[in-house]
Amino acid sequence: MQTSRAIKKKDSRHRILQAASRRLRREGLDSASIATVMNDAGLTHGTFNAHFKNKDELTIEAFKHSLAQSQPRWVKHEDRSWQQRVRRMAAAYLNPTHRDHKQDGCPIAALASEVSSSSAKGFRQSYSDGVLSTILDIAEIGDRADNPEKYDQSVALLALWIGGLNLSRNVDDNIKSDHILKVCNQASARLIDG
Amino acid sequence: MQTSRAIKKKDSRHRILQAASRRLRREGLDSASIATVMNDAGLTHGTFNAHFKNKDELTIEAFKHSLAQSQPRWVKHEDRSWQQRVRRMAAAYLNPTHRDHKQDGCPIAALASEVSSSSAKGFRQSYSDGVLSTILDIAEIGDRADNPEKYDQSVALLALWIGGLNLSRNVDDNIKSDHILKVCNQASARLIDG
DNA sequence: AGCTTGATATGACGATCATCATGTGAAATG
DNA sequence: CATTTCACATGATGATCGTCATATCAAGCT
Repeated sequence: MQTSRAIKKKDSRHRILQAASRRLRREGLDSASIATVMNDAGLTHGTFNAHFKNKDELTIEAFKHSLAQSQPRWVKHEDRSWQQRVRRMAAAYLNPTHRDHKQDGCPIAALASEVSSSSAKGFRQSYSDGVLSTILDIAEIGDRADNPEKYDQSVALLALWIGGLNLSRNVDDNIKSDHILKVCNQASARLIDG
Repeated sequence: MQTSRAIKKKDSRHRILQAASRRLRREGLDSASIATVMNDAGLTHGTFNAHFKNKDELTIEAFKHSLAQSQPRWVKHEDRSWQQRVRRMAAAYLNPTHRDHKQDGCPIAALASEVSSSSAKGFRQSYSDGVLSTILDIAEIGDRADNPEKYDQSVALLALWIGGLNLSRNVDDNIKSDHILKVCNQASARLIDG
């Protein structure tokens, strides 16, 4: 049975994960303090240990949470052809709205350059798993062997998208930043059509 | 005149910048402490303020230092054609050695996802300048107007390279990581040849 | 030689942070 | 209704860090 206490705790955990995953993407792997996250979740810092073993565990769980939450938004869709589907994904990914809302966007892009220096034990493994499963999701296959050509195309596309999105986020000129997104979209189309 | 004291100080500053730029790329924007950097440079932490106003200034100077140091290694070369030149650059960039030596490699890739959350005042501007000048260096032009097509190709290439390098750095499987580099190299060739 | 300058060292201060021990009040149990 | 349980709050502790005031000691100058 779910007692009202258990429900409350589950809800608190969910609010902590939600807050942490947004802080994680916006501020990076170590910047967000536990006190800040707990405050975002409407709790005090001391209760943290009742929900997570330590900060490393929270970081990993928050990453998985954000991946599960953001991926369906641009991966899962029905389209007439794979080419068409991937073209739509590129447009959704390389997009000013996505660029301007890092904290709600793709965590793979948001943490792309921080993973290798993460102090969180086990985080690299989770990120790696996320990358590989995202590639397969883009290709719409279960394993590279199912369609090596599509797999390879998906790898290049994900690389282009992550790089393009980050470049556009870090260029201090809106016109040039928009232009980067546009150009990477066109390059995506060229890679897709072969 | 350069007194021996002035020479000594300049040398110390250079050693601090060298140490800081490597720590910056390996550990990220805020992780490396001043004490650690000064220790790397063979000095004690208290002397830091004699060389730099504060940590933000060091971060910016270290970034510029690393950009000036790493860019020529893969940008400047004489080749028969632009296509050939860029293909060689891709091979040098999307490379296991570059992947495995983040602290000595391209700072644009090393910090790609951390810039937007940097607390260092002015850092974003320096990074943005670095990105735009790198694009022009790849295209071998002084301004986008000189050759818009080459400029746009260079944008897409840089995005692909940065994304591919970071993906390969964060995948926990050497074979798959090598494969990512190879695939992105091939995609570069496709983008170059049109 | 005596004095000044400046590069570096020592040590302290306040702030921030993760973690943990203990307290509290309300829900669950019988 | 009395007792137990548990989600959460309060507050302490120790570690780390940026910054800065002060000390040292050798190089340069008169």
